[in-house]
Amino acid sequence: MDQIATKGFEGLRFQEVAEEAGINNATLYYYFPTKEALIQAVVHRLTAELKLPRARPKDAPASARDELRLEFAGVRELLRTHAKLFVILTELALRALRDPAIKKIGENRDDFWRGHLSGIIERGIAQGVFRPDIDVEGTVTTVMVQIKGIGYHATMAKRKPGEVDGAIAEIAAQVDHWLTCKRK
Amino acid sequence: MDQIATKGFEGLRFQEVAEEAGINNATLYYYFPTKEALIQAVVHRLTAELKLPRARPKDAPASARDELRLEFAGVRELLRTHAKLFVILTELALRALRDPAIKKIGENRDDFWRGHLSGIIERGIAQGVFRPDIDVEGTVTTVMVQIKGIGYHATMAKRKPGEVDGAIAEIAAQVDHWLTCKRK
Amino acid sequence: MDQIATKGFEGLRFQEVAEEAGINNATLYYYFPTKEALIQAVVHRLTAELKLPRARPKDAPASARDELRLEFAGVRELLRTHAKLFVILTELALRALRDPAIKKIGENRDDFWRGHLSGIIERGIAQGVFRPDIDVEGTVTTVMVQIKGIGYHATMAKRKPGEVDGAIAEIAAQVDHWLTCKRK
Amino acid sequence: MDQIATKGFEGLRFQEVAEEAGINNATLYYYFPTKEALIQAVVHRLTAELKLPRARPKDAPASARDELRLEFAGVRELLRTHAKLFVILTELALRALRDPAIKKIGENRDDFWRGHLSGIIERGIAQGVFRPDIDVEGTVTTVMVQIKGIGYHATMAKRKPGEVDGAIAEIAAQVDHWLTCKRK
DNA sequence: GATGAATGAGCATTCATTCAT
DNA sequence: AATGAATGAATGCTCATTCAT
Repeated sequence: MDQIATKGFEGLRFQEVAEEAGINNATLYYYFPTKEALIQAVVHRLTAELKLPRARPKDAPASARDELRLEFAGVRELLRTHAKLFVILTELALRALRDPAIKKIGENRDDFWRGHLSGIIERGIAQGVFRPDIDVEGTVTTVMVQIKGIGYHATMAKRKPGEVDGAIAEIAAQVDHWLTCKRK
Repeated sequence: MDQIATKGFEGLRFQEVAEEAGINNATLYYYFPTKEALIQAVVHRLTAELKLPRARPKDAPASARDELRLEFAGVRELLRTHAKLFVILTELALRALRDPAIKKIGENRDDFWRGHLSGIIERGIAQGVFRPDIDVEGTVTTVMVQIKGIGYHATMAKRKPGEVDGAIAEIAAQVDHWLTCKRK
Repeated sequence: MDQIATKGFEGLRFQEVAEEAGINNATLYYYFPTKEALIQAVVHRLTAELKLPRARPKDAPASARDELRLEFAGVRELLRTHAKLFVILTELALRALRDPAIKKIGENRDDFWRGHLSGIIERGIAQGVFRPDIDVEGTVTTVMVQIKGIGYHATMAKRKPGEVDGAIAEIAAQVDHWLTCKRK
Repeated sequence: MDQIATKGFEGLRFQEVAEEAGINNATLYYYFPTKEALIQAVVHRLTAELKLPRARPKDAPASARDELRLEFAGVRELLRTHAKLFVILTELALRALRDPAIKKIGENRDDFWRGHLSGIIERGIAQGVFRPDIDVEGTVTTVMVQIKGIGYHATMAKRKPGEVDGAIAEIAAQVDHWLTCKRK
């Protein structure tokens, strides 16, 4: 993952991975019969890592509103601790365009996330903290799009200090406002 | 640009570009002394293309609110007509992490865009259509993040028909609501 | 060395060296990571070969005069057995003009040789077989120049049979005469 | 000639010659239909230049001894004024090994020179200033070898200031001594 | 399990040379 | 007489992959 984040898939060299692992070229082939297989393994590892419940308070959050806030906070945290993850995710997104296997995995990852967010929104509606007239699926897509935008911008654009945190806060507030605000 | 969008920078072959152009390998070198130079040229072309005023009504939009709406409509249009552009932009974003020249160009592109959006927001405040207490810079960043997210998601994720248009509409509405809604 | 002697540095092809060695192009790269490295290796090998004590009688020669004679005899012998060496040395001399690494090695080779010859001359003076008023350093240079001329001419000019041997004999005699002849 | 002396035949580029001449690639081809033809032209020019009678006193030298001295002085002068010539000559000597056309020209050059030196030696014997028992042809070869050695060493070895002039003087003296000294 | 050595296919780049104008 | 454009044939080098031990 280090190599990919640093040099991209374009720059990933089987040889260098072996060297970094302190083993021989051929030994790495003993475990991963192909460069492709190696990449697949990295992708699975990354997917698993993303599904890990991130730093959650032990007891479930009081409301769906808090849950949603936590979602954004989680991204902020992940950006702070594992910025490279987002780079790799973008590399994967591009690779998925040409590699069906990668595409499949990415879609599964999105589906999983989508389900997770749907749950929150639905719970919010049930709890009465979110407007009842919300289009759940559309809202989930919107949130995903926004969070993807955050990760994309945060890892790959010139930024002033605090800019990203500001944007996260503003988007979170916007979404919160949008979902809770009474509309005419 | 076709080659890059189809195969990525990773898969860009000088030879193939020449073939696609119907000229000899060496002839392409006559015009671009280096693969790098070829890429640079593509990047400049793309940047120029992005700065083109996109399908604007002849007379300036009535209000900044409309201008902002047009901004989102522009993205929707661009996604429809030049989806590949977004793929290349993402390729470039990654490449910028390792290539300072590409980075510089990307930053200039962002600065240009930022200025454009700032103008809209400021005009809106002056016109009284947007809340006066808006943090212009922060809002601009937010909009950029959101639009980046739209492009990223739209070109590189599994989508149901209409999903992207829906998300664009919802985000546009959210932002509009956020900027115009009286807050307590 | 064969390839260099036959086709010169100009005509040295990594590929052909591999073929001549009966191995694959890439295999040769496994051992010499660069064409340059290959050349360096040849140069070191050649330098080592030149430093080998050439066909010496087991017991040290009776006098410095004999040693000096042996020096010329050695060149004659080397010309007979390893004529290619002189071609390569000339190639190297030219290359040294543009390649500092080669230059350095050549200078070391000359320094080593110079020391060797100095020893002979000084011993001759001490033994009383050479004139005591000899400028050692100057004489050494002269001998080197002459031997270089022999190698240069012998390998790269039209010659009649025996011409080179004749010239070697005459120069050896000249030098001997010069160093031993009482002068007014 | 500049290009050859600077970068060698190995580094001679048709293109660069054209650029240095301030004309177009194709224009140079208009005059020299081939790189080979260009080189041939250089060689002829150089040969002509070498045959030019070098700075001679208007009246013929008093004796063959002086003539021979002048021969060495001429080399010293040429080294001072046209050192590059010797580099090119060495390049040519190597190229002659593979290129019969170059070889032929080189041999003609040597024959011309040989005739010139023979004349001097024979005149010296006739004048009674040189020993009558000299082997003319052998002596000429010896002198040529020595002068070639001087040029070779002077242009392509590390040298202390004055070293070359010293060696020229010593060799000239040696030869003079050898040709004039009464022998037992 | 592990490794040094080997290899084929490919790729960016160079350069002498030619062509059309 | 001159030139911009075009081209084929290398050439050094890389890299995923395989093989023998």
